[in-house]
Amino acid sequence: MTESFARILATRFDGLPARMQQAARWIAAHPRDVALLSMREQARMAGVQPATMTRLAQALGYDGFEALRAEHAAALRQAPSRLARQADDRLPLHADSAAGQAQEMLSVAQDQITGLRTDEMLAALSLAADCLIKARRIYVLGLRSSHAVAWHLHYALSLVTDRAHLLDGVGGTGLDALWHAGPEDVLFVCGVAPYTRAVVEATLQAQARNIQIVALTDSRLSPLIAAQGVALIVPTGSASFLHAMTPAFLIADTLAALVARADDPGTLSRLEGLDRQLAALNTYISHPIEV
Amino acid sequence: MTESFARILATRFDGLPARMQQAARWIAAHPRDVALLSMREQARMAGVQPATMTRLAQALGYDGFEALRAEHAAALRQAPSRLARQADDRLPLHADSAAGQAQEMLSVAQDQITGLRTDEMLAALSLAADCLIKARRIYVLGLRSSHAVAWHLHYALSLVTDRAHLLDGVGGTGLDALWHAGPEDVLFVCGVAPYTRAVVEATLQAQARNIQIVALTDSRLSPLIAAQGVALIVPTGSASFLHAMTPAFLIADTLAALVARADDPGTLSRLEGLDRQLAALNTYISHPIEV
DNA sequence: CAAATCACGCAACATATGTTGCGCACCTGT
DNA sequence: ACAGGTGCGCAACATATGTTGCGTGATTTG
Repeated sequence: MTESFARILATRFDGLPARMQQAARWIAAHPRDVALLSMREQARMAGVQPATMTRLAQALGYDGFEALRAEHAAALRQAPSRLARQADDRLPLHADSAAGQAQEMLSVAQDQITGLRTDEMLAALSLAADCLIKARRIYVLGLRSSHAVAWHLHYALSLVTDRAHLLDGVGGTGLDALWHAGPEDVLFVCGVAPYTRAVVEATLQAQARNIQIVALTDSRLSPLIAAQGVALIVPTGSASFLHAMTPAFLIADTLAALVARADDPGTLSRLEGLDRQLAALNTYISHPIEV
Repeated sequence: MTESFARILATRFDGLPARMQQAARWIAAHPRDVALLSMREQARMAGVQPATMTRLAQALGYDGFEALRAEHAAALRQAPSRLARQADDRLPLHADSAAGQAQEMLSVAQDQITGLRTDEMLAALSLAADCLIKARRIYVLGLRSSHAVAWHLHYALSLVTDRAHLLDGVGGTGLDALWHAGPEDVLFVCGVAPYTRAVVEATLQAQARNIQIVALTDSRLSPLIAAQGVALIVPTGSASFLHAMTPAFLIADTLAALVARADDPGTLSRLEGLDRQLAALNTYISHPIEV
């Protein structure tokens, strides 16, 4: 998105009609494609009529869509001049201010994420993905801090397969579903110190019944790791009062992608279609809600 | 000029007829414009007939000029990211292997996390934290991909305060709790494109009733952002089939920490004690569970 | 030196592009 | 309740695009 276009859009966006906002949002999200795709194609991807694109450009003061494209093309031409300012330019902030602590946390997270990209992790991820791909059913378990991670993995998996089952504790049941699991099934368990007792017990139980275990946890010595299971080890150190779960979250996300990619491509393209359909259905709000 | 195009051209250039060499020379000199200008225009600048361009592309093994342009467009699309990638110690893996995709995802996440540490983000975080700290009640909303983020924030907040309420849809209720909210309360909403309709509607509703809004979303143009609310913008681009939620997760985590740190230190130390106690109770499993 | 081949300008073609006019549906204000 | 206005889907428009067939002149080949 061109600097000037971004400014124009920011000031006028709220006053724009709904469909134009929809179109503008797409452009803002795909600035490169403005110059590289035909207008009609962009309109199709944004879920908008071709005419709307022209009208949007005009509403923003451009002569037409071609003028908008020209601007984006010019920006694209000199793109590589924007060099990576990678040299760590940590801002000089004190750790006792709010912004300081925030910066500290973001910085720590950055280091942790960087540290994830090891051969060992990649190998473990491949192994874990294989395990989930071949499983008859995938049980996903994680409570407390780890619940968000487990939930996310289950959600992602459930978009591409119906073999995933989340073992949450709603209503006091949840773990009971594990009773139907067997050696063809996999238990994905996420947990960090202090390990929740229920999770540890369920994992040991599953292990005893020869259910395969994929553990996402914080230490090689974690009680969740099974002898012949797969272990994904992530750091959890944090400047906060809680353990950092972002690395675990990222690994779960990556794992889901690996599993999805093994499904026949049909599934993925169908999903993409659904996504676009959802976008078209959900994004557009034609009028303010009455209250 | 694409890597592959350069190679092809190098081997075949000498055997090409004069006019085609002329055309090829121009392309080699203006690789960017291949995707940004029309073929006829390029022909004009190269001093060549339009037909020659098509024939050149075909002589080099392409289907037509469109194929050549597509290749250059693809190169242009990822140009800046490729630059950033060079300063990087990426292991030599193919993107079509599992480990390759995993590496790609981790690498993208790393870049995204790095990009979060801006002055703007830090300021917004401080603002958002202030908002949540002063609120009478904090309603937390996020569905689908964003649910894990919302859940995590609510969980973290609920460890330090009882003012947080999660608006999940279990049992079909959930959003109803918003009816008790007023201007002293804050709605924290997380959502990325395609925005879930229910979330957008609830947010607009809350906005109309002067409830303060803190939005964690993927674009400055997101429908979740309120005029006088706080906006936390995170990237969601991903090599996967799902949007990357790791940046959002990290920001939510950081926000929780900022809110927690504002509470009296007593709360935090008490919490630490509880944590240690839980750890002692839960970690150690003296004997395998009977099954 | 004739025949075959090739380069390439020209012009026509089908296509798809960006744009605009029309009309219906819906809101807004009097 | 009615007039005026607006959003926007639809369809047609003129245009410009990438491509291909044809013909002429040059170059090579036997």
